[in-house]
Amino acid sequence: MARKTGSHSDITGPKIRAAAERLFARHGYAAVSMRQIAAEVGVQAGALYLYTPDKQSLLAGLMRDHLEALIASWKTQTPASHPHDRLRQFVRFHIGYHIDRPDAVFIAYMELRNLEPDRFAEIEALRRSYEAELEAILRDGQAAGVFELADPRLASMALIAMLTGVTNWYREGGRLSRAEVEELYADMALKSVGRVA
Amino acid sequence: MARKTGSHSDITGPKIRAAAERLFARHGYAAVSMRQIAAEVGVQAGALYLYTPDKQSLLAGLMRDHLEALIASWKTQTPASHPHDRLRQFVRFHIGYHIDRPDAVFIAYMELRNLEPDRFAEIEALRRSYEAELEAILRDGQAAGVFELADPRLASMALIAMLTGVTNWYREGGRLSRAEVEELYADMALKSVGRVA
DNA sequence: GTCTATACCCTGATAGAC
DNA sequence: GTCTATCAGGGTATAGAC
Repeated sequence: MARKTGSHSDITGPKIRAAAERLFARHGYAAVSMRQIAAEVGVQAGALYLYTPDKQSLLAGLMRDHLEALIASWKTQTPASHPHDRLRQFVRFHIGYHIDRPDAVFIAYMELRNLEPDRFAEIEALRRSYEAELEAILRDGQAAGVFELADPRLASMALIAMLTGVTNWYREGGRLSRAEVEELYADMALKSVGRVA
Repeated sequence: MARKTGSHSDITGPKIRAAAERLFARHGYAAVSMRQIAAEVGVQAGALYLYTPDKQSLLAGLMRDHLEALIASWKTQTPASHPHDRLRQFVRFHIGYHIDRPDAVFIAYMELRNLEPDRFAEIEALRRSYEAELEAILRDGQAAGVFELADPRLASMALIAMLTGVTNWYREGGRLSRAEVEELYADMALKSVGRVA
């Protein structure tokens, strides 16, 4: 028989983060209580504080982990050489990665306002550094004369918003497959920064 | 001298909605207490219940008013006849309207999860009916052979997300003027649904 | 490592005086 | 129309037993 109490620090920690991620995404950080998270995990509320100093650190940890993994994952991609291909690669990557992690994405973008200034600045910096990757692609393409851009910074903000929006409506097993969605967004993105006909 | 207490129902109601809108947008619905709203308005918490039956109705009212005004305002526009111009008109309208009301926009998009099923369905229907306006423009343009669209529904979702994202970064008095932002987004939107060069 | 118990505060909402 | 006072419940976080 399994012991009722015992050492589970290696699995309880991840379970807490997983439960918090799901609940925060579903109901919002402020609307979720530590008691709810604990109930989801199957421990008492007090036990959570063995794994996080407080509720906000739990949130900030989720955001940081997500953004760091996102950036690290992007950096493992072998860069396509042509700006056109590079942008298509970014779109595919961004959509694919985000479609698989809708909860983490939602939290990282929407719960920033629940962070105190220091933590906010830290998370915001990570987000900016990811967005800078896209902006660099656009600037390179512009310098190479492949893209026609009045303002690369604005274009990168516009594209990021467009791409991330896919998590608002995409459902596994829906009308369009993942690959189809990736290609359609890539087509729109490429056209939006291309030369006028 | 002004009376300390008296009849103010004509101004207190709007003040409550304005305070709630600002606070909900800034901190999130769940994180804001009725006492905070009351303090902002300058009344006691109990007085709020003369104007709303409960906290959630206050939220739903803000969302409904915003979306109904948005749709009504769009319908006052004289439709441009050419799909090209019509899309540009929509982009200008959408960005202009949203830039002026960042709080209402944020709430209407982000606090849906705090609504109970009935209210959620009502608000969601309003949002869909607005999105359908864009989708209709895209379909018309596709039928006229002006736009090249693999999937009008996906394209409308992509464009709405792109356009609405402007509220995340635009600041009055920033590097780009309103008119510039509207034009740059319109250019990108038009190119994204245009024929390939 | 987890539990029970609890401190202390804030929540939404209501009742009744003025 | 607004106030004060209040209720019952739930919030985060901690203390100390096991």
